[in-house]
Amino acid sequence: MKIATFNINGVKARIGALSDWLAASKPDVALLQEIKSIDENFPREHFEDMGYIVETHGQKGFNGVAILSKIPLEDVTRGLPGDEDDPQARWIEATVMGDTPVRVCGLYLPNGNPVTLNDDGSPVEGGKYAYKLNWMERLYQRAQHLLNDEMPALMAGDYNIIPQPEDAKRPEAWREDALHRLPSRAAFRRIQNLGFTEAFRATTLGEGHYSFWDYQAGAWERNDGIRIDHFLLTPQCADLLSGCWIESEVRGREKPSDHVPVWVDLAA
DNA sequence: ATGGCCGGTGGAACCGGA
Repeated sequence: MKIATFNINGVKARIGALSDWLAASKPDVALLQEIKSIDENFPREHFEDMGYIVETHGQKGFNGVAILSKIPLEDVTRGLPGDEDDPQARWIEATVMGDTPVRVCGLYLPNGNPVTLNDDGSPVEGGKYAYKLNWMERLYQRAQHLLNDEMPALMAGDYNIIPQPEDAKRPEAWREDALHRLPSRAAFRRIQNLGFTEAFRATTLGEGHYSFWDYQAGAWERNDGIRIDHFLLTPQCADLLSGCWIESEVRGREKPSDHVPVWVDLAA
């Protein structure tokens, strides 16, 4: 079973490129972020006509996540638990009913910039960086529950986290950015340390592997990228892992997103 | 972070993104 995560940066703007990618690369399951659409405006029938089941969790203007699946889904839930008042659509999960059922969670983790800090270095309450860290604490809680369920499960999407300096072409430029500063990476590592496998680094070492290139300043042409789209697998899911790769060539196509798809292949 | 961006909103600039 091949599962891809892809921050599409707007379903309306990406309908052509996204459809071409689906038809050519044929994911069994696609976890989409930044659909930037309310559920009613998502082109559901278009993707159903391509053979996909469509589940969305959108909002007006920004954010929004979706699951496209050729395999039946069960128990779809929307929204990351832990804050009933959070209006931002950044989380959707479902069980993919293949030979081995797998719980898949699609996420769009907050960017967190600008970083605003109090004199003691703590994040300013109500600021974007505090929201990011609070969201990651909720993610930690959800991750613990997924582990306790002891079924194959994964959390995949745009984490807006550069896990290590080698995951950026110019790490010095990102050193104190919300995507890379130590508290951000520590929060990501804390979740991993519960027992999750970061699929890409389980299969590929070294520099030069990125999943995002800015639209500005010729970033793609200079391979000036960062790796911020990730798969975290529970132990039961990691046992099924047979491959993980980044489909970077998608970034060079017509009207691309600024992110590219990241894939896992599971023996499920 | 930057070389000169992109998408959405609403109907012009502005916000958000990374």
